[in-house]
Amino acid sequence: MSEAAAPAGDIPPFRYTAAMADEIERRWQDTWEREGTFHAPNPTGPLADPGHPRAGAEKLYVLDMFPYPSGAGLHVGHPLGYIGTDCFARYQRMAGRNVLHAMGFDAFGLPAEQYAVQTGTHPRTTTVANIERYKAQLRRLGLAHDERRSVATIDTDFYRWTQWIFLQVFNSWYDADARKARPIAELTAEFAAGDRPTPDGRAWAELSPAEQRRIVDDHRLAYVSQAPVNWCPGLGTVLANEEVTADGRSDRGNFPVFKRNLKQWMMRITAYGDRLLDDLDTLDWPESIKLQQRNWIGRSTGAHIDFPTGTTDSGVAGGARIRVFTTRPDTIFGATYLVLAPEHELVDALTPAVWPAGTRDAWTGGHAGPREAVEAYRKAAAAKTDVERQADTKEKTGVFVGAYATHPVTGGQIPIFIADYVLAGYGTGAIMAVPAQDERDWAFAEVFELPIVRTVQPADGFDGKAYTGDGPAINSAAPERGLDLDGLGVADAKAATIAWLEANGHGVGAVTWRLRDWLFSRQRYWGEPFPIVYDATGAAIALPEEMLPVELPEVDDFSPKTFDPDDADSNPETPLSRRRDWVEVELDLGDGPQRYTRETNVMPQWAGSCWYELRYLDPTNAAHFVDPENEAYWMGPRAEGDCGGTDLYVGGAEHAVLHLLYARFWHKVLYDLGHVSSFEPFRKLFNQGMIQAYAFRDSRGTPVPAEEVVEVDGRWMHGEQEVTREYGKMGKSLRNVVTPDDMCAAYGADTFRVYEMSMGPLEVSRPWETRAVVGSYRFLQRVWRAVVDEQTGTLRVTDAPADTETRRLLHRVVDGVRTDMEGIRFNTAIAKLIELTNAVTRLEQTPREVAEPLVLMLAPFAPHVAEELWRMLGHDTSLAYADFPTADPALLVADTVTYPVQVNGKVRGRVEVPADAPQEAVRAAALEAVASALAGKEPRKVIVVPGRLVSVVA
RNA sequence: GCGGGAGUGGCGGAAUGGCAGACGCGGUAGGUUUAGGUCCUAUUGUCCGAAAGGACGUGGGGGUUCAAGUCCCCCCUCCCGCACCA
Repeated sequence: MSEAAAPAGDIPPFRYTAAMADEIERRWQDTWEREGTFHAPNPTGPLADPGHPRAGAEKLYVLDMFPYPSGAGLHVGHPLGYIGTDCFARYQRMAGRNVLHAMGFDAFGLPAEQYAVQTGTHPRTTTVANIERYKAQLRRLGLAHDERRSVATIDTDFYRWTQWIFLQVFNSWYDADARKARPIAELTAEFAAGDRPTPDGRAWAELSPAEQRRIVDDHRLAYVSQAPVNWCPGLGTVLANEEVTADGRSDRGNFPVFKRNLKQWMMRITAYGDRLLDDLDTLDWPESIKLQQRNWIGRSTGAHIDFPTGTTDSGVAGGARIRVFTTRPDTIFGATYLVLAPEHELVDALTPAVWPAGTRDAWTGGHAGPREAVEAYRKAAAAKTDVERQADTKEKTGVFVGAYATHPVTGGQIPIFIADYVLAGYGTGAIMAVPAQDERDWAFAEVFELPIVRTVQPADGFDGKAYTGDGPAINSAAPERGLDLDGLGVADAKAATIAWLEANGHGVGAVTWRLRDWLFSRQRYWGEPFPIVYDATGAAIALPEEMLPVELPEVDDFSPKTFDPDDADSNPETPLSRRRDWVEVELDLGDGPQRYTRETNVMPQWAGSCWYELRYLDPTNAAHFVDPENEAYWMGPRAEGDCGGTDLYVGGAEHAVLHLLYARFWHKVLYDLGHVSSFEPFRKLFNQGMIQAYAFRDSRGTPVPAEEVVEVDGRWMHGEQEVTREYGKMGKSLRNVVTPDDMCAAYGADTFRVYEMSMGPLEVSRPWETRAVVGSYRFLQRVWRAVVDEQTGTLRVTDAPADTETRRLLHRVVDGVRTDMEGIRFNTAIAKLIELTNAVTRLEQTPREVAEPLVLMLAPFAPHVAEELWRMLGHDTSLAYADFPTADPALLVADTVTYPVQVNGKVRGRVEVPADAPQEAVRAAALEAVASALAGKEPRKVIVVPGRLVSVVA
């Protein structure tokens, strides 16, 4: 790849080479920085600039998912999205909009910390160095960012506001009636005024301060809970549900994760389940991402139904009630047994000492008594890993607990089972089984010979087992009990059943969620400290705003305590707890100096990315995290009911339920509290594709450097050795990494940018092919040559008007490129520019009326060479704010049209007619053109598609 | 299993139901050059044909239509997500 860079002796002195590109690019990057070319004016504050050419113009906020500055640096896949947003932003700026585009760094978190641990240096040292390296790499690409707005989550100026937002969350509660968060002080006031009953009904004033605090704390959106959490000894920290894969391992590092009952900080994201789900409809996001969020949130609407139980020696006086959750209350007449999760809390109480009379052998699991059977089943279920459980989904297992429940409508006795196909963590951990309308229940009923009663009439021709479709209810009448569903459709039957349950005290309509509260604390060092201290009673107390930021202290040993990855019984230990002098602190929080203990957990890596897009808007504001006027301008709703948010957000699809869900949650809290005017952070989301690469292995399976492999007669050769080819991510270990630095050295940043944008639609993943980059290089050389004489360096541009054909082509291209740019179809936009360039290349001299628009249209993709040519064309200011060319509609319609003429669907001739020729004339000319193909036959039908073609049916 | 997306030349990819393969890579031929490379020109879906031209072609099979890569039905393959969520 170095041959393109090495100037051979006979290369013309003014040819566009990699060396020249390098000189041009660095010079323009310096110019842009010196002149602050890409500074976007704010409406107010230090970044306001009323004299700016775009001050007060229609705004556009373009955002990239900001990077983790990893130690490995960038490969050619990383900047794909950044180049895409840059091309879009540059186009929109030229099209007249005030464009905000900035780049920051997500620098707290595990990877940065792990890299630091590996290299034995402080995470801040390595992270800052990595950020500098990223910045240099990105600068080399000529990205038009407003560098004044760059932030890093590790800056105290930044994380002081992350902590401030945490305090907003902590000091809020969710008012379910108002469907919004409100300040916690308003809750306390309602309790004190008696407007809101306390949990046990006593007057607020009668409660001790500790009791009052407990009640208030139970309402906070950020709270401490003692609950089963995901403990990952291999990482030495707990993890959120979103960070644990389906097979029970850590998303990062792939370590085993165990359920441990630990005290941890949680965020009450479940309070926002409805809005997080419903507001997806307002977003312009890829359907697949919306679907992933819908699935993750997992709202199920149905009912809780109570089934009374009475066992002889269960110890439950008068019998307990088993509360089940179902989405199909309409099928209650088909409920022929109950199933509890093996871990369900009532199982022990329900299980008698001996099998009741008439217990079938199949139900006992071969055990002499129900207690042995239950214990054996639980043991077997607990021993199974999640993976094994999933593998066993076909064969249903379970055991009868030896007790019966009373059907709330029919009064019949139905057996109670435990089975691992019912999950303890979902709904109530208990179901009513309706085999006729549920495939899982049907499968279980087959194994255990349980009755199956159809209560929905299957559609005609249905020959399956369980029927889950819609249809009229059957076998569903108990007039003596006041419930008759027969004939009702599913929806009506559900409503009728819920009404009956509620009226008769047997249940209540209910909604359950798959979404759990967000586990927010991590036992790591490299994160934002909590602005929380504990008093002598152990109560968590928010530090006042003026004590922010709580700076991350230095520690001798920043590495987390990690454990044997399989040691489920290990206990987390926070690195910050080692700094006792930091942990123990004397503060005056209003009632005199007192001793407090600091929270030693840190926030998860997601905290900073939950709101960084807001800080770009007003990065220097010391009084607010963002000035409301600036937020309203850049992100506010455009119309009544509009969600607001960034106008374009580009990033990978892998954050579907992590960052994108958490950020929406925080944004909604800030919205409820009146700090922002938009109720969604990202209006339009675009997932860029992944650039992958081929890797090659020799006969021993060892990867060989991909750049040294050549194709010979369809075989892949590394020297004399044949190697095998595979396709996947770029990585050091596969020896197939290509970096932007390589490409900039060999061809220049502009060529690299054009290549990445032209290789396919931005959203599509594609293989990297270094040898194809030369095509973009040649393209830029042809543009250069169209403007500059390679031998003399003088202009080849003429002021004489272009010929009509060239002028029409220009305007067609202008029109097409504008449409493509608006639609983020850069590959086809570049193809059109190449066509135009190839057309002018053939001309003796390039008309200025073509050269100038060509250079302007090229500018979003190849900004440096475009600026250089623009200057050579006689302009003394940057083209960043030049008007993007506009097509003359009159030149888009041709004088004449050439119609292909089809006979029976095949093109048999062509006819050129005036564009305004009447259809009759087109028809006549067409028939004449294909007269020989018709061989004198009279056409049965002639279809003239204006401007398109003529179709003759013979 | 369920849901989503996608199958077009040797490769990446273009095509409001209207001439399939824009544009680029690669290949072939020629020009420039001492040579190679660069650069330029032409050509490049497959098959038949000397050519003119013709036939066939968008994963497979049916259908709608004057006309289907595009719309409808069935099937196959690949990728992604979820995975007993009641």
